[in-house]
Amino acid sequence: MKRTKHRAYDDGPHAANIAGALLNWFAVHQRDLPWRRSRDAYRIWVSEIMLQQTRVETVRPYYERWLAQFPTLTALAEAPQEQVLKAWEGLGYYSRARNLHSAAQDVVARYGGEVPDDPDAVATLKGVGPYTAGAVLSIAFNRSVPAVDGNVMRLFSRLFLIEDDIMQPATRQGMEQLALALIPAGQAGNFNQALMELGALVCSPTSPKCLACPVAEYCQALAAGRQESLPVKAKAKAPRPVDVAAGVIFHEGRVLLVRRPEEGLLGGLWEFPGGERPAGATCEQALHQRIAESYGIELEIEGHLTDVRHVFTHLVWNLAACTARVAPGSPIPEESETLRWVTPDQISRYPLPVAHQKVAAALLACLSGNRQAKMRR
DNA sequence: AATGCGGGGCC
DNA sequence: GGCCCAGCATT
Repeated sequence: MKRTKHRAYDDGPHAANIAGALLNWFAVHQRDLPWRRSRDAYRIWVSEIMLQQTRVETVRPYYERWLAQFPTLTALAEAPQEQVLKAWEGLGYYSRARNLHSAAQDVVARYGGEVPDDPDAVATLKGVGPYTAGAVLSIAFNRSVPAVDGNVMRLFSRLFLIEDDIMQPATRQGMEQLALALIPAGQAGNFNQALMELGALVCSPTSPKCLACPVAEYCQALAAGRQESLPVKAKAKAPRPVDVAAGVIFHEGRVLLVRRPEEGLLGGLWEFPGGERPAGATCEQALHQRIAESYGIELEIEGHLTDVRHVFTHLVWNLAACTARVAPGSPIPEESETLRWVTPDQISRYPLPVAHQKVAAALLACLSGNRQAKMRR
């Protein structure tokens, strides 16, 4: 007997009945989603990347715009990264966009622009992990591979009364074995989608709709009255607070935008220069120091513009934004790949973090207010 | 195995 | 305010 590193779960005596009930339910109740109107592997792939840690209703408008802008894998591969990030702006986890872009170029170079119908090849694509590989292969090519996401883990935790922490990799691997064993022959795509759709529509995180569930009669958690207390999931750590400064720095009617490094938080996005503030430091103090250090600019601070509080998964920005202008005689940094002087109305052409979009909105409101005030005078 | 990585919607 | 979401890469 082969030893398995992951946990082993038993699909029980009703596996075939469960699978059949799920397929029947899915045939009737599945939502009409944009990515279900085609079996094109590129479209399926795009949808699966967007849907990582992201709700269907959030993804829908991004997906529609994306396909209008990048209708084919080749079109995506040939687009500049700036345009790709702009199309992703606001969706979060920006490495998804950078990896998808780079993987598309990879598919053009290595597979002639067609997503390979090959598990080994798909698994090597950047940004494609076990779930996404399984989803693309099963939905686009109907290959019998599991696609276990948060929905499926929640459903399985209840259906089979599994009390292991779903955050543990070993638990997910065990559930992948379980999912594989349940796939009906020739129905992988529909079955995997049925599992996720049931998790999304019926076996919801709170208040599961067990009365409407097609597999309620097989559900061990429901039988034990424990459906509300599963799945078991470790609590996330509290986000760490970080004070941040952002400077709207004017010079001859333009403001300074700088590009964040490719890797790390908000990688590749543009922002108003500044950065982390030492604890207790004001926006003015932090800007004087950091802008001089990084760009050699001497500043004259004009005043406070706005405060933005922004919560990430693992940290909280307390962002303070000031306006300033370049002091007379100060050196002026030249434009480069990571530095631009732009007029206020051009800011929205650049992909910005949401927190900095709010600073830009405050700036435009302020400028508009000044203009109206002048006209009234 | 643990951590970094967004943003929004719902209770 | 907390929780969750069609996860992945890196260490």
